[in-house]
Amino acid sequence: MHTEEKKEEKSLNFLEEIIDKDLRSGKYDQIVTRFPPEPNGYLHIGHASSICLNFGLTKKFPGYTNLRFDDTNPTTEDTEYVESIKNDIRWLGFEWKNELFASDYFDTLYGYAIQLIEKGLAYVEDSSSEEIALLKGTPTEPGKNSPYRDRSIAENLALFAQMKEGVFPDGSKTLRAKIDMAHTNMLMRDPILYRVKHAHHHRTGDAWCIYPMYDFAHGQSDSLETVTHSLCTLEFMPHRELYNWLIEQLGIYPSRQIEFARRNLNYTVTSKRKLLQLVKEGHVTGWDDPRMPTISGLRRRGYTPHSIVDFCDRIGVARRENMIDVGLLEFCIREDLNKLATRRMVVLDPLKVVITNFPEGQTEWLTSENNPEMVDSGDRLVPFTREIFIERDDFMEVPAKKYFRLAPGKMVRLKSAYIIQCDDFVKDENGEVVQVNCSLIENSKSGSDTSGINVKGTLHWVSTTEGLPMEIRLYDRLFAVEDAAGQEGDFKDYLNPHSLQVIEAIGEPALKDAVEGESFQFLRKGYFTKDKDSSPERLVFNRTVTLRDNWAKAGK
RNA sequence: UGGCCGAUGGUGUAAUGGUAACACAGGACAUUUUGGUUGUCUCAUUCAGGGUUCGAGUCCUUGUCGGCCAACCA
Repeated sequence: MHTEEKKEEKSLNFLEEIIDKDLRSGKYDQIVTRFPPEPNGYLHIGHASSICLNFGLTKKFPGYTNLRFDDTNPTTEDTEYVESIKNDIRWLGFEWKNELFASDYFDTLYGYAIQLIEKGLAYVEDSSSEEIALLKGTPTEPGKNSPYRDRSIAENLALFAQMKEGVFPDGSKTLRAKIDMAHTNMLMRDPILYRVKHAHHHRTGDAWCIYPMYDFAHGQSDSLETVTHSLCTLEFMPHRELYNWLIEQLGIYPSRQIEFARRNLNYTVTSKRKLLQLVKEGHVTGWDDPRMPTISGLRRRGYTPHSIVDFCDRIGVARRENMIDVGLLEFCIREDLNKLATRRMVVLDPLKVVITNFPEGQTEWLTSENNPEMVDSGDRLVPFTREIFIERDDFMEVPAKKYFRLAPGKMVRLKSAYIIQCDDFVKDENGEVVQVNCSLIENSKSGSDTSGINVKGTLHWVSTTEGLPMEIRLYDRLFAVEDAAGQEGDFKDYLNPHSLQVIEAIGEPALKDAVEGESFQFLRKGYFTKDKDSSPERLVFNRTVTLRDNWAKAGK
């Protein structure tokens, strides 16, 4: 109750305001929205935002949301995509009321077309697409009427029936609405309603050889489903006039189209065409490559549904062009995983440390908490031995100012273990440090420290003998520039060549029980999730995101 | 040269004619057995001109800048 009151206080976005007004005025008792993907690709973060909008609205207001596949172009669509889309929506945590397909309405749509012909509002066009384009004019010049525009109703009816029967080859005829070739809105210049396409459809098979265009399917489907508020992106704005015209001429349920600005994320692309290209040309390993902004890619990268929904919530919705900083997405996943992720120690770039006063061949099992943010998460045991690995950059021969890690003569705490002091180190012939010799401080064991020594730095570490080798995939942004799609030339020229770095690391043994998709915080390093490429013999982890790192930032 | 839409800190989003705010990012300090987390503080905003009004980010107008529109794609 209290939280509801609070929610009401939060200001409504422009869509919620429209709906709120429609509900208050009594125009509707409940609202109906729909999420209308075309099954020709995988869903990406932009779709997630649309999903959150459509489903979120009917969570907030009375009503429901349908899932409708806009499958009017059989040559690009496939059931593979239908399944992935449904899977992704469910994974995000949403459930649709009805599962529908524009192809369910092909018969009805055909009937609507005949109605239009009978009212003298549609005609069969014989011109080629080039000829049609030529007569269409330009945004600044009016078009000219087609020579076929004034065919009789009877002739149009007969021709359209023949189109359906398969008499004509692809591209030879179309059905066009008869509106106004001089209209300032190009879409009103006798738009094409139906085209001939002898193609196999993923659901209707070979039943049809004519297929409706978007403009003659989308709005009609909305109407048939009594969608009250049909949300779409800004580029469909010019379509609204046609959307409304068709509803009026057909005398069908008046759904209302409302446009919002699509959300753009920097350092990536969110265009199905471009994403498909990256997949097909092998720039990534697939639609679910963890560098992809697809839902499946984000999932494999280790993003949680909650973090994505939270992100969509935070970015809001408006009608202006935008470029959202991927840093916000990263904030959302860090915030979520900080509370949830089990802590483990993994050394990514190992440097050997010998604890000279710890007996050889001995293993001491130390207790370490699984998650300090979660009281009930318990502990696990971590093996401590004479030889351990620490991160190479946790040791400096000549320490920088304000560096409080290991350096000659300096002391640090080994997480959940002892305080050690660096006595000396060994270099190889190239002058590279290959071993650090330390001694542990008596009575400094974690949890029972009576040494009285206070150290500034705490390092993560892994036993050289008990540690688990593993593959780690470090991901970085897919593109080197914020807006690859907006650059000169091919967007692929701006791919970040360092978007994936595969390394060999060593982690604590408790990690062998990790489950696919389980998220961990590797102490001081970031959040990681076990990849599906793992096998019983070989662990593979994906880095979801690094931890915030003020030290690294200060170094810049 | 046409039509439609938009413009608020670095980014995103509020303020519904009445004190320009929230989050992220940035900076500082404190806490911390993760240089994480957490807490406190801080920097920074109405595209420009004109008009209406007691009062304009908001309404009107002109301009500037940006986006979209000439696929048998959606």
